Amino acid sequence: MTDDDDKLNKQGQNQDGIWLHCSNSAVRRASRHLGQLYEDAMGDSHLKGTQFSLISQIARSNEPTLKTLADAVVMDLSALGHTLKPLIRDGLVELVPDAQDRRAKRVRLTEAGTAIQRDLTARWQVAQDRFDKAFGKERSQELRRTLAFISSDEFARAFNGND
Amino acid sequence: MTDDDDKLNKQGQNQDGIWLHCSNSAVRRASRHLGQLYEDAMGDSHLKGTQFSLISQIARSNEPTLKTLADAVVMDLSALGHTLKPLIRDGLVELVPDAQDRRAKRVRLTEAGTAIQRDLTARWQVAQDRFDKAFGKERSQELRRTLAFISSDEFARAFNGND
DNA sequence: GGAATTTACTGGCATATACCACTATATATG
DNA sequence: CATATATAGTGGTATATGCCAGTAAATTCC
Repeated sequence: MTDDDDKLNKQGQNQDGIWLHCSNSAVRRASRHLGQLYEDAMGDSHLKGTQFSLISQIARSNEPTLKTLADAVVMDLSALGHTLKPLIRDGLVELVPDAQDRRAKRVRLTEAGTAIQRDLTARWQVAQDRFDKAFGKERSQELRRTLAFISSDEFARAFNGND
Repeated sequence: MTDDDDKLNKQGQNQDGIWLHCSNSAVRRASRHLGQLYEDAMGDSHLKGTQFSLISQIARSNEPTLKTLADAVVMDLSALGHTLKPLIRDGLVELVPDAQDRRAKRVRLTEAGTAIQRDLTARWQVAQDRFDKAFGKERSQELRRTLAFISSDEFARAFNGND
């Protein structure tokens, strides 16, 4: 084993990389890894982790409009529209026009969507428990709070120097 | 302002959401936000943040094979191949067959790619400096280390209970 | 009240990213 | 050495996600 090899495993995964210098890369890289770990832990479920997250957020919300939901999950409005398409096609989600504002559409889970969300929640909890165990329960909650801060408008203002 | 409104801004962004309970959602949500903030901070550059990260990692590596690079950035091998296509098409990256292992291809920046990577680094540093300022320099480094841990094989083993 | 502006959503296009099946090559095994 | 197996990449398909241009409806401003 050479000196160089000291710093990396056979995949080079621990080598000094851009992710140790760029917070953006670091977060994306972690999201890829977590995506895989959660996906595997939840087992074959017909739904991707992202889709489960989305219907879970819809379930927690009070028939949000597309715009409100997009802001909540920090997603581009049109990206949200695209992402919802497979869920609508498969009958888990429906869009209903808002009674007051005819521009707006409200996002709602169908009965099937509600049922699937409920069923998958148990499997998601398994994955989340594994994360908490591996990372530490306290630390895990603290990390989520930190990430929520990074995802906030307040952070965007600080980042852009508009204090 | 009602009681309910206390917990959310007009976008509902601070409302209790799945991201406060699911580490996977939390990381993905943060990656979407940081993607936007870095992208904006770096200005119009013909390259996406992800593409800059990738060529920066290639620049840091010693002509890695696709597999080695995929492992380093924690990306599926085929996903990496797809992601590289626009960069190859635009002449920033080239794949050269490995001399020893005829299955393997090594990833290399072209002169144009090297030049662009160098030029964009200054703009990336602006974005990273803003992040460090808004988040705290020490805390920022600590976060990147934490995310690197979450992205590691060691964490995957702990997550999967294979200690 | 009507024009100008803002807001909500849609559709098209491009990149990001994963899984699967398939091919080619290398390595291990009897 | 011949075969079995493991490894590296490719191409197809599907979802994820963002930007831009366009439409429609609400709001603002004379």
